[in-house]
Amino acid sequence: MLMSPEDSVADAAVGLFGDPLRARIVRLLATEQMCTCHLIEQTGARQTTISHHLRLLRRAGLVETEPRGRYTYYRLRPEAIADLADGLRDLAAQAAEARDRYRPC
Amino acid sequence: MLMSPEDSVADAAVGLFGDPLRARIVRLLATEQMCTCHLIEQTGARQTTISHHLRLLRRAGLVETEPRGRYTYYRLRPEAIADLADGLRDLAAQAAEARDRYRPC
DNA sequence: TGGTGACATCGAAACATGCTGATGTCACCC
DNA sequence: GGGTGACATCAGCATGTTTCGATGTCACCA
Repeated sequence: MLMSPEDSVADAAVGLFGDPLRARIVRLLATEQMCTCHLIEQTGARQTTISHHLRLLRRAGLVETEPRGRYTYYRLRPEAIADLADGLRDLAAQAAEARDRYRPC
Repeated sequence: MLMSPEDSVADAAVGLFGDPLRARIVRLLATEQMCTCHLIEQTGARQTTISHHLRLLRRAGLVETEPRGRYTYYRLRPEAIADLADGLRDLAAQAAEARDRYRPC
């Protein structure tokens, strides 16, 4: 099995969905792009907290920013999410094939 | 922060991919089913550590067990992983649609 | 039936992560 | 130019997670 470095990057990116607030942010951004203040009022979280999660999502490449005047708009990068989905689909296919294969002890 | 139950379950499950050792275990199980001892020798991790991660994966429904004599075989549940992949694919589609929609401040 | 080997469970310690208040930067408007 | 509001960064803490050694259970075999 191939374990290229990108795989671990992908895993870390998928892992980001694990936090409830981050998952909430992703879902909100999936409906329309928003600036930080919208995310704050939608989630009720503090500004610094939102900003922190957005940084993680940005670093993982799941989200991109567009500064617009004094506001900063955030939107999801559908390609990145589609990549993760593809990775998981491949994994599922591989797992389905491996179901009946087993290694004796 | 309210989230529908299904959402949090799926997110938590995807989140499990975040840990490197767990991701490694999942990848190994994607090639063939294995008992704990195989996973131990492949990863170099301790038996208790492996056992702990397998429990998390099992609780999330990503993995199922089959006790066979004194060994316990583990295998992935391809349907579960395919479900996650589908969820991500839908999210990507939704995000693609939302790209040009934005909420003025 | 007693020994051994596979696996699960249980704290405790090490470690990572999320949240917060304080503070910095920068665009905008008076 | 000074005030304000949007957002980023930082350092500390609180909390959760990973890992570990010790221990328990259970199947197998001599």
